[in-house]
Amino acid sequence: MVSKTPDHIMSAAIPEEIAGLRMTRQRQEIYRLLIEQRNHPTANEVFMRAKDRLPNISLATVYNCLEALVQHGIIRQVNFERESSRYCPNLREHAHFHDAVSGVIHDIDFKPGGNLADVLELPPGVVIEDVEITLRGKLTVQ
Amino acid sequence: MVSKTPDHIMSAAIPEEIAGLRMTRQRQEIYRLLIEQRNHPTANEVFMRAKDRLPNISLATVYNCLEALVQHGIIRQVNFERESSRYCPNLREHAHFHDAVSGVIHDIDFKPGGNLADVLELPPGVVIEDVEITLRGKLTVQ
DNA sequence: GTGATAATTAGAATAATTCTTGATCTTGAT
DNA sequence: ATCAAGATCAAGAATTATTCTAATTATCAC
Repeated sequence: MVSKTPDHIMSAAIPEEIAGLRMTRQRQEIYRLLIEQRNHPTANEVFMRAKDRLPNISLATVYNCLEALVQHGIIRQVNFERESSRYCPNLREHAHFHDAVSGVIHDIDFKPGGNLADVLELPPGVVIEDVEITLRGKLTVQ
Repeated sequence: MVSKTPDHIMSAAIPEEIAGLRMTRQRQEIYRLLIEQRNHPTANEVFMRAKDRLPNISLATVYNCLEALVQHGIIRQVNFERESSRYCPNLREHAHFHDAVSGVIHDIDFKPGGNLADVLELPPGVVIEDVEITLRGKLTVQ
């Protein structure tokens, strides 16, 4: 199997460009890290993990990279209350369930055919560009 | 009509205690101000308005009062992205629509009988304690 | 009124994020 | 390969919303 990935990068193949964004080493590592551990880390958590592979990376660069990835629609920025922003590579439209006990954040998909307009009294003329749904509660069973 | 409201307070009658919270002068003014102008102000906007009637009030007090009102379920704290928190006295369960053009935030009621579980793929065992829905978009007509 | 408790105030402290500036890396033309 | 232009990165300063601290003031129960 022939690959264009340079020898010194043995990670999962991340293309050199995504959605028009040049995937530099730093952006690649951050993106891969988000894909591998999908637990909605904060910028600082990303920073700490990224240092394993990029010891010289700075927090500013992590913020820069995350913002570039968000701006190009490659990952999503997720905010709960006024806590630190978290980042997630799940691009499907989805909600978030925040388990108050464990602190874990779960992605919740929409039901096929599910439509918010069935649930909300939307005034006429609104064109919705973005939806953000956050549920907070407990996971009783399991 | 007999009222227990002291003479020096000619504002709309706000009781001296709500939900177990002693309604001090500052808390009263802040609560009344939120009810009168329901445009989801930030703490700083509340601060500026409050100074009309309470020239010596401090921003710290505004934060203290808002938190006390929120803690006692008298008002709600609303967060959009990582912007400053906003405050709203609407206690009905509702969503928010943020008009990207005007910047105005509209309250959106749930349809009677509307249930989020009809729209979301909720895993079994989740007990939802709080829901936060934010829509962003444009108001075309009207 | 007196003492205990709670609320208010002003300013300092905190924390997440953004900004600034200079260094470094890429890319494309030569 | 070399150079210039532009993009990206890094380090630390700056910003901003919010919280904390300590001192003062108001309120409540007696």
